[in-house]
Amino acid sequence: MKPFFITTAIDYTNGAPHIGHAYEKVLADVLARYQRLRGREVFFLTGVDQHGQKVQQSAEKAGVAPAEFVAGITEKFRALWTKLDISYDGWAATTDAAHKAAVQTLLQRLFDEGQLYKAAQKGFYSVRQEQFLTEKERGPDGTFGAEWGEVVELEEENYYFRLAEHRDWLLAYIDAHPGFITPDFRRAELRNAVEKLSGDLCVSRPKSRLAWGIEFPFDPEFVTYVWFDALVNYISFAPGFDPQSKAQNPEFAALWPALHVIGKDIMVPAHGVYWPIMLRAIGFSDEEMPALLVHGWWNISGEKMSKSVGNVVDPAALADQFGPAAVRYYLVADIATGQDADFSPERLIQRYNVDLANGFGNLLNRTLNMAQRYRGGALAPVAAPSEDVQTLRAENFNDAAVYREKFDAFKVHQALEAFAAIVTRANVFVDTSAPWKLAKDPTAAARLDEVLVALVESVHLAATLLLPILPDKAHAALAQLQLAPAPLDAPAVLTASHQLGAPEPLFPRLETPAAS
RNA sequence: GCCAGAGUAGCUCAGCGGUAGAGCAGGGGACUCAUAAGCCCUUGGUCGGGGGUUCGAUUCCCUCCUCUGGCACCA
Repeated sequence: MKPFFITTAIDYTNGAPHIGHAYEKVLADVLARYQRLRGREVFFLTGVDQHGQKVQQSAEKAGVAPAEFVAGITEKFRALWTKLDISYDGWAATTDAAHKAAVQTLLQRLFDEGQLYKAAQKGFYSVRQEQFLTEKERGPDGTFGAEWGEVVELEEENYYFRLAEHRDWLLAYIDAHPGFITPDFRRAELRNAVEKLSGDLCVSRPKSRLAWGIEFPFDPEFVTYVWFDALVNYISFAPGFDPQSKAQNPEFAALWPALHVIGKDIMVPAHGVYWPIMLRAIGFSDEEMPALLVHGWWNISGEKMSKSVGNVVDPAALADQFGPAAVRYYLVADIATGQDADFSPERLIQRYNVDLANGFGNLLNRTLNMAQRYRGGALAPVAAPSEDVQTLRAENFNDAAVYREKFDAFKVHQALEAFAAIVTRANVFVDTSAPWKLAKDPTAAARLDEVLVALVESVHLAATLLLPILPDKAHAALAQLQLAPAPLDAPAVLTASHQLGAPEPLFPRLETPAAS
């Protein structure tokens, strides 16, 4: 099977990570781990976008060199991904020498092939804000507001990428490839944007204005525009990528194309317009276009999260307070992939307590405890199980199928519903079969055996399904069971005599802040 | 302004042509293996407003309102 190549957006190293950054990485990590669980080879790429004007400015303000400034923020991101157990295989930092070389090689090639051209732009330029102003910025009286400071009219040369000539191709591509974007309601939004596409893309910035970037190989007076730098990370950090030639070497060809996990804010125009057109210009065919998985945002009490509102949630503090497992679980369980959701610590605690502590964790604990108490933890395969045990197995297996189907469609929250269904079914089975009664009845020994086996099989499957979401906790559960992960495409049936481990609470309940 | 998403029980959401569902929260009960967890029963809704199509609409169509996002515009 082709390896699974998944990427996230690379985060801008201008400020500390927030809950939105964490969500995207956890989502991608969960998808990556699911593919690994299914036996597929995975390459998971994430990283940081370190160039640009804002970084340059923040560094100046902090009184340090951009490289030093960026290193500090980068470390915060890496520490967070370690804390949240993000299993990335590749780290894309755009100041990396290999990346810079790849960007430069691609620019040179596109220039040589006539995809880049130099042209003059004339317009109004704000010295203070260091940017060209458009009619948008002009006030009702025709002048530019005081916030722009001194505004001068100037003419500037820059390099442009021939974007517009690929417009019709992109429209046709979008129409012919519904899998390009998930969820599919985003397709209309993208199509709308592409139809309005006019003009080429300015891909250079004069060094006099911006020094912190990748220098143009054929013109050292310019550095590279952010997206022509950042987007390239998806290929420049992919093993085996060769920027020199259109014909890619086998290592890269085996891996590509990628699934790009991105937020809705950067779909248009960067990932939905610039990126496919850049790839096409570089020489990628229609069959080599990546797919986009566009996720929504976490709002805070119905409001957009923003620094100015002061409602930014720090994921590192959250993980310290509630544990990484609670954070990971909440971030994928309480949002429908593609939609927005409302963040609340109360819900985080609730989902953890209900699903993990009271649900799965307690089921694991009571199952092991009964097995140890009644049978010393030793179980034997059941030759001819009763009807209710057979039904339990069949329904569990059916839930495993639902889980796979939902995961394959990136609907992690619904896959988790299948997990929860298995847990609930087993908890109900404990009550209907009442092992504590069977244990007091010597004639019910065989029944007690099959009940305990059925429960262990259920917990075994549930623990396996939890592996992509909470790898640590799921492995700990499997360790208590003394079992390797269960197969997902066959019923989880105990086939040999087995000795279980000792029960130990895996998910201690989180205390709800007491109402005063 | 254009395009899209959302508006369903207190909360988070599912359903999308046959006169409303889940989880959580709330109420009651029986049990005891377990992290006072689990199990059973149960109270909650004129499905944003108004029209229309249909034997019948939460579900299809039109329109309006509110929220969200993108794009455009800003006289």
